[in-house]
Amino acid sequence: MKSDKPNFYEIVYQITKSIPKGKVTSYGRIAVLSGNPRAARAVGYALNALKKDKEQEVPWQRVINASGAISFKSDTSRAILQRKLLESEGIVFQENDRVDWKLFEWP
DNA sequence: ATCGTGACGAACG
DNA sequence: CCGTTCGCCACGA
Repeated sequence: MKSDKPNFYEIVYQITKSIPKGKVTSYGRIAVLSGNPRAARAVGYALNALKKDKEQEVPWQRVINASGAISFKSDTSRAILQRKLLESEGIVFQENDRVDWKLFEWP
């Protein structure tokens, strides 16, 4: 019998779901919590793999990069949506379009 | 097993 | 501050 060891993706989703409303975290942060401190890129890869039906249960918008900014290089519409969702949750973006970690960082 | 890819991150200039 | 470069990791072909 094989142990049901959860995939990296699943772990990432689980952690993302545990982010409380009104808070945000970074890819690197999730990487650390998942047990792979250097797998920040893989975290982004995992969230990108979210299907439309899945993104309703996983608050992907609460994950931003270490600079406190929305990371999308392309797919601008997605970035705008993310910012809108976060602002509706109470997250405040500063003049430089970044979030103040001291106020909203999780954990 | 090897290669290419990507919603990252830290270091440089 | 900004853009570039390099290193890391997981996944699919």
